[in-house]
This record gives sequence, C-alpha cells and structure tokens, in this order.
Amino acid sequence: MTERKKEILKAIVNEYIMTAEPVGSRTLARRYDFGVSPATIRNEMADLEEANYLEQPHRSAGRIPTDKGYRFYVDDLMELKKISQKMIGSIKENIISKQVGIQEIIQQTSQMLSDLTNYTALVLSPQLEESIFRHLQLISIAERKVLMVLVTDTGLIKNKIIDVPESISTGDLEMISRFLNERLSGLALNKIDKEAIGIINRELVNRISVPLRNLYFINEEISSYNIPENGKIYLGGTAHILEQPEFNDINKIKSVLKLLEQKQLLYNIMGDFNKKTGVEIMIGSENSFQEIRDCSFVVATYNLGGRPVGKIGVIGPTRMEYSNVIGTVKFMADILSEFLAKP
Amino acid sequence: MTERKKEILKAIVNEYIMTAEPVGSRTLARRYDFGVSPATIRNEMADLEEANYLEQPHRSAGRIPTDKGYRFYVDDLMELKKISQKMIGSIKENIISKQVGIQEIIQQTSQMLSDLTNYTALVLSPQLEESIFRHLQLISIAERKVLMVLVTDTGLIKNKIIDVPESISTGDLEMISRFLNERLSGLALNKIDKEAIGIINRELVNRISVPLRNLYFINEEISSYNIPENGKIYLGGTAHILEQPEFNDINKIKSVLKLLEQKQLLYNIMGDFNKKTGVEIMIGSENSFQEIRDCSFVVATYNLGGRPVGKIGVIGPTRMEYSNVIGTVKFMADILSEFLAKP
DNA sequence: AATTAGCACTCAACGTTATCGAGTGCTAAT
DNA sequence: ATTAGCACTCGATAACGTTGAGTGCTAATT
Repeated sequence: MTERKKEILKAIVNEYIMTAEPVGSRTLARRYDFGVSPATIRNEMADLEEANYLEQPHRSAGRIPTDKGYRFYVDDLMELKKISQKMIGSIKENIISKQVGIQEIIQQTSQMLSDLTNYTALVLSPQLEESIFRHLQLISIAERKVLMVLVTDTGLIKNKIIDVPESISTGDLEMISRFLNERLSGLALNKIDKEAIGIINRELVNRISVPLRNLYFINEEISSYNIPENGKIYLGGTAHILEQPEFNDINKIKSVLKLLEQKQLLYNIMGDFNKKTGVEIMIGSENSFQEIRDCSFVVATYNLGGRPVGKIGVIGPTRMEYSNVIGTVKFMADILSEFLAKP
Repeated sequence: MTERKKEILKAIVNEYIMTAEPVGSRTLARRYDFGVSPATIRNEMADLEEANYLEQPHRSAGRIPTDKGYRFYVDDLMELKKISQKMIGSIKENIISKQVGIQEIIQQTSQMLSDLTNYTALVLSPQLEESIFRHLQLISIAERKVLMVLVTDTGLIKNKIIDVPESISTGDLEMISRFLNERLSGLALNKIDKEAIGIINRELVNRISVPLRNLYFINEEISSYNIPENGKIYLGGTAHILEQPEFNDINKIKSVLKLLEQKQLLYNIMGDFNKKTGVEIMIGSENSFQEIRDCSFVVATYNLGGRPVGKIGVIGPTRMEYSNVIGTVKFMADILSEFLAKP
C-alpha cells in the first residue's frame, strides 16, 4: 500500500462521507490536488478495488468504500476532530452541576449526543446487579405494606412496595434495615444471593419479634436484584437517523425503526463491545446481526471508580462522520463518568 | 340525509378504512348490495360530496371521506366491535396481577395497546402534582446526604438525594418525617406550597435540634412537587404507524416521527381532551395543531377513586379502524384504573 | 516503468410520450 | 326516480430515447 494509495483512499472516504455519492476519478482530481491526472487515479482506484477497499455500485459509477475500506480509514487514515473548548465547558456545566437523578442525566445525555452528531444515540444505564449496595431502608407505609428503598453507588435507586404477610413494627423494620446495611453495604448486588440473606435473616430473628417465615420477602426482593435485568437502554434522536440520505428508501426506514424498537437486540449488540476503555467502532458487517449490516456503531464506556458501569454510543450509516463522532462519544462518556463520580 | 345516503356513506368509509383506496361507484355497487345501479350511487355520492362528507382526490378518482365524513361515521354510523372475552381475561391477568410499579405497567400497557390496534399508543402517566401525599421518609445515607422518598396515592414514588448543609441525626430525621406525614398525608401535592411547609418547619424546630435555616431543603424539595411537571408521556409501537399506507411517503414519515419525538407537543395535544369519562375522538383537522392534520386520536381517561389521573390513547391516520380502536382504548384505560385501585 | 491523453463503452437517472383503465358527469330513455 | 350509454378525465405504468458521469483499455509521452 503506497502512500499515494492511502491518500486517495482517504480522499474517497472523506468525499463519500460528505456527499453520499459514489466518487469518480475526475471529481477527485478536481477537488484534491494529487498532482496526477484522473487516469492515474483511475488506475490506483482499480488497485484499491482489487484489494477490496473499494467497490462500484455499478459498472459506470464512481467507487464507494467497502467495510474494509472504512476500517482502514478509521484505524490508519482519519484525522480526529476535536470538540471546541467552549462547547465542552457549556455542556459540562449544563449536565454535571444539575441536582437530578442518574436516569434524567442519561436521558439528557442521549438527546445531547444525538443532537451533536445528528445520528441516533444509545445509552446503556448502569446495571443494577453490577452496582454496589449502599443503603437500604424498609419503611412502613400502611398496615402490612412496606416500602423498600435501595440506594446503590451508581445512583440507581430502587423502590418497591411489598405486601407483607403480617404487620411488622416500625422498630423492627428499623432494626432489620440497620442490620442489612451493616452486612451488605459495599457488596456488589450480584454477590448477594438468597443463601446469604437467609443467613442474615436467621441471625435477625434473634433480635426482633418477627418470625422467620415473615422475613422471606427480604430474600425474595433483594435477591431479585441479583439477576441480570437488562439494564435499560435509552434512545435519543431516533428521527435524526432519517436525515441520512441512505434512508431515503421506505423499507430501509422501516427496518431501522423496527430495529430501534427491539431494545433487547440493541442491548445484545451493545453487549458485544468489551467494556474496554476508549472508543470502540463496529462497522457494518463486522457486526454479527445482519439487520444492521449497513449501520455502524461508535461506543464508549463510562466508569465509576475505575469500574466500567455503562455504555454510550451512536448508531448511524456506515458512511458516518467518524472523525467527529468518535470525539463526541468519548466526551459524553467522560461527562457521565464525571457525573457519577460526584461526591 | 336519507337512509340510503347514510348507508352509502357508511359503506364508503368502511371500504376506505379497509383498502386505503378511493372508493368508486362501481366497486361499491359490486361489493355491497344496495339494489341500485352504480349510476344512482354516483348521484348520491355527488350529493354527499356537495354536503362535504366526501371529497375527490382528483377528478377521475373515487371518493374518500372528509373529516366531517369521518365524524358523522364515528358519531352516527359506526358499529362498535367488542373485544373477545378471552383476550380480556388474559390481558387482565397479565397486567393486574403483577407486582411491579406503575411506570412498568404503563410502559407495558402502551406496548400492548399498540400491538392490539396496530397504531402508535400514547400514555400519559399520572401527574405528580395532582397526586395525593401518602407517605414521606427522610433517610440518612451518608454524612450530610439525605434521601427523601415520597409515596403518592397514584403509585408514583419520588426519590431524591439531597445534600444538606449540616449533618442531621437519624432521630431528628425520623421526627421530621413523622411530623410531615402527620401534617401532609392525604393532601394533594399541588395544595402544598412553600408557605405551608414554612409553617410546619417553624413548628418543627421546637421539637428537634436542627436550626430553621437547615430545614430549608424541605421547602425547596416538597414544593417543587407542586409545579406541573408535564407528567411523562410513554409511546408504544412507534414503528407500527409506518405500516399504514398513508405513510408511504418519506416526508410524511419524517414529519410524523419528528412529531412523536416532541413529547411536549404530544402532551399539549393530549391535554386538549377534557378528562371526561368515556372515549374521546379527535379527527384530523378538528385538532388545532396542523402538524397532525391527517392524524386522528382516540383517547380515554383512567381514574383513581373516581378522580381522573391520566390518559391513554392511540394516534393513527384519520383512516383509522375506529370501530376496533375505541373499544380497545377504553378497555386499556379500565385496566389501568383497575391496577391503580388495587388495595 | 510510470503517467497520461484519447476513445469507445456502460448504465443509472431523467424526461418524454403513449397507453390503459377506473372513475366521473351528463343526457336521454325507462 | 332510476338507469343505460357515452364522452371525457387523469393518475399510473410502461416503453423509449437522451444525457452525462464514469470506466477500462490502448497507445503515446515522459
């Protein structure tokens, strides 16, 4: 792969990303100054096609990049664009300073990411079962109705109103809460199982006037937090993706929108990214789900205390403005990490 | 309006709802047995067009109903279809028996309504400020961090982690909670303002060892529940609406999808329905928002203790299967009411 | 050996034109 | 009041020609 071939490939990808039209040798020679004639470029393009970096939609058209072409572009050719400091400042202020819950922040972040990139944003909220037990409280709200509130380190708060078989005194509820906190604080929720709580319950009955059988709701409830619950997926700017000219075909629109409604599938796709730090990119058919063979994903992980807890990304056509998107996704991931890290 | 005209209008609307094609006199005569010739039907159709119940997309096409035509159909001609008992049973069981929060139920209901009707479902969750204060609890979860949990009669539960200026003892928090419950239980949240809480706070300081200035967060927080917060709108089955042949035009798809992303606008539209009991129908231009001149809404209210608290409905093309949809929407509204009424 | 000019060829996109047929309104007969 | 008959309308579809951006190949040039 000569230097000139790289230059030409880069120019073609850039051009195609801009215009969504197949790129011909003539246009290329006119707009970029390679110092060679279209004929030469044609030869190089033929080589690049041979090597599977480019393809022709039909015989008498220009070339467009293949997935392999995009991959090479993304890995070796592309120049990343930086986000303006001004924008960084204003967004940070906007998001991080707010006194609202994690859910709201995620929602806003996804909307913002979508508006910044003009593609559809996806955010995976932190997963409950991978969060860490911070605080639990049982509150009597009516005869035989107990409200259980669980606070986790990721900011997720879980409420549940539970019907208990027999009324439990406020004092006892207080005692149970305190005891559970003592024992469970700091543990990851997926490390807490029925057995562990069973042991705690048996210790508890010595200190309170509630029979063991009436404590069973605690097992039931807390251990349900231990099951992977397919953390919620938030979408932002679904309509944005329609602005892309590749979705000028009604059937494509329908298939993409159907896809975006299948939260479970999206969740699985996002799961394919290895929670490494940094930004991961999945281009077209690199992905195993054929529903999205002509979409790309750009995904980053956000963290809490060095531990990856969720993902944020963008879905768009393979002809995506990677150079912009990558920086923006990374930035939004950092915003979320920063929000979570707030004291 | 003769009886025969009504019959013909009804047949035309039915036919158009089925096929989405303009209805001609010949087809009509063939498929329905009016005992008259196409020519007669033509004359009747001309009269109906004159009276603005029908229109012609172009000179040499059949007729389609106008909004006025649909309105007449809905009010006077249509025969409502009933939902099968079997379906009623299975859905009720599915929804009402579940031990989950109102949010989840609403989400599921909207998905279900959409699947049953093949249009897009809209659900307005109960509004916090119109809910009734049931129980409040302040919980210390860390030095100078207090978790406030508010439970309302509509099943909405509000959590907020608050940074307090100085640490407050568990006992004092308990006392504050108890006192607030005593005073506020049973009140509608929009009846509770800063002033009221100010009075309570001043009484409180006599019983606890916290200075008044450190109780200000209570005012701040609780009175924020009193502002109309544009209760959340849940959408179900956005992609369903695209199956309608009227959305075979890309621009229409885009405009509808943009509309569905504007939660605020949807909220306003839903607000135009007068929370009466029963099902309300808004056909095309009857609605003042011109973005949706060719959509219809079918909306019903769900209740808690006789008080309307939220709305559920469907958005689809004016050519909607009203006879099915109306029953289904009503049914789903009843399901929600029933869920809320659970002891 | 690499580059380039020249040229014949390809093919989607677009515009023009013709045809078809479902549907209409009108008139005159029933 | 109803209907048969008929000329007319007009969107949809198909057939056809033209255009132009683009290609690959060959032969000349550097």
